[in-house]
Amino acid sequence: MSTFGQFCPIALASEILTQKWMLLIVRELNAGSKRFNDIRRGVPRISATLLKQRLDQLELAGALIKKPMDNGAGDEYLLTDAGRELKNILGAIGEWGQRWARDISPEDLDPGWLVWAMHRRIDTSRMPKGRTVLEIEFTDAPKSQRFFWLLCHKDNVDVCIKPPGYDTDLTIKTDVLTLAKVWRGIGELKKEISCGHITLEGKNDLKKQFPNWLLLSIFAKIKKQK
Amino acid sequence: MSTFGQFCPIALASEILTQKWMLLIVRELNAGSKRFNDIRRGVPRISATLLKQRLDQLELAGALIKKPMDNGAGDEYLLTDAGRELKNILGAIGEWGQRWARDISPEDLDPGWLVWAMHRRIDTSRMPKGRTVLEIEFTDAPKSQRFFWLLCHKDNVDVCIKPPGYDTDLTIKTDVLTLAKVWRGIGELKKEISCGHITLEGKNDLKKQFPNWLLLSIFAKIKKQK
DNA sequence: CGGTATCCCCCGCGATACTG
DNA sequence: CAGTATCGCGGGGGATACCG
Repeated sequence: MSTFGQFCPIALASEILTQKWMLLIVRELNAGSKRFNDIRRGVPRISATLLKQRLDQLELAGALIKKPMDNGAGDEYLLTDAGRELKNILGAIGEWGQRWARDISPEDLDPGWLVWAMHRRIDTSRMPKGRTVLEIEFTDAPKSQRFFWLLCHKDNVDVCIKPPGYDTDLTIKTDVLTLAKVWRGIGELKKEISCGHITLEGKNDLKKQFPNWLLLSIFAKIKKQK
Repeated sequence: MSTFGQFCPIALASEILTQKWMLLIVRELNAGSKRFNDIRRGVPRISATLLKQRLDQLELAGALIKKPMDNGAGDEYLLTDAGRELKNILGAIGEWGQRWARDISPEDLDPGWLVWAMHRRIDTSRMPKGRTVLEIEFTDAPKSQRFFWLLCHKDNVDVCIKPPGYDTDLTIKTDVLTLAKVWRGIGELKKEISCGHITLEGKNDLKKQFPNWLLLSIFAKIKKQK
């Protein structure tokens, strides 16, 4: 990337961090993704070529290390101390974005991304023992992005884009924007349920506990300004 | 700028903040610059065209407002609440850069920028009463970037690139890298003076007090890692 | 799954010149 | 001083196809 002709630490850090997609990749890594395609699910619009480039740049900058998988299938990408400390920057930017960034526009509404984000923020300890299958239907999404399933088992949550082969325990039906706003903390979950923008079908205890085990975005509690 | 197809607050903030030069402009504004050419002195390698564009984008994003000068000479650029809150991001990035960014390279060594940075970080209250004229000579810089003067009067410090017409009270003579490292907190001022990489000529009390009124970068106390 | 390799387009940006 | 106008290029990155 371009340089700025300054030895200011902000300028030097900017060389790496302000490249396109970089902060979102770092966000995924800090959220726990280690595999190439896991990162891609959190940054779906990036091309494979560019993602690889960015990961190499992060390695060169000392923020992560590649570790070959035992089975030979690609690498594992692990943050270094330097990479983990980027969390402070993500926190500051996320907080500012939550308070001051522009409103959500239709082009931002990627249903798959929303589900991927949600799958990291489910408190499985508040769910019934055993497996729980959640089905999410986005009423305003095109067929290919309309249905998703979350398979919750122990403290693990998997995302499926096809019926997982188990019966659904709870179905969540909503348009994308409503759930997006709730996720961001701009909307209110209980209100959207009671006014029918989000409908729940399934086991009664799951329905009742839903607002308790869906944890929302880590920035949701920060109030949007203006 | 490009969008990312996500409504994540980090993604939305990135649209504005990761554009080229943007963070450095915000740094200048947060450091106190209000006029077009003051900002340019802190970001000397940006073109006027692009700087104007960036300022307009910041205004559109709600981070600053333009206020026409009374005398009609251009605008004053004033940060809004949103713009001032960007300081948190600058702090996090600067801290990370100080700890983990690459080493200083020769292309980063802009003498004029260094002097501009220094002029904001001089504790005039620890200087003698009345005017104090500092002359800085960069022994390894080309003629046009070799000499600078700092005019200190009351709590005001001005940068001159020509002899200001007053006698010099203290001359600081050094190569750029040495002073850059001291500024960043990577080198140590007193050590560089005692070993002759930085030489001082002038009034004795000014020489003695020099390390006390030169405040260094706000990140200087953060130790570089690795 | 985890990447490479190529092609090609567009537009971001630098450089320069000009203006009120 | 504080910009505006114009031009031209370089390469960043999107799209697509392919591979071990």
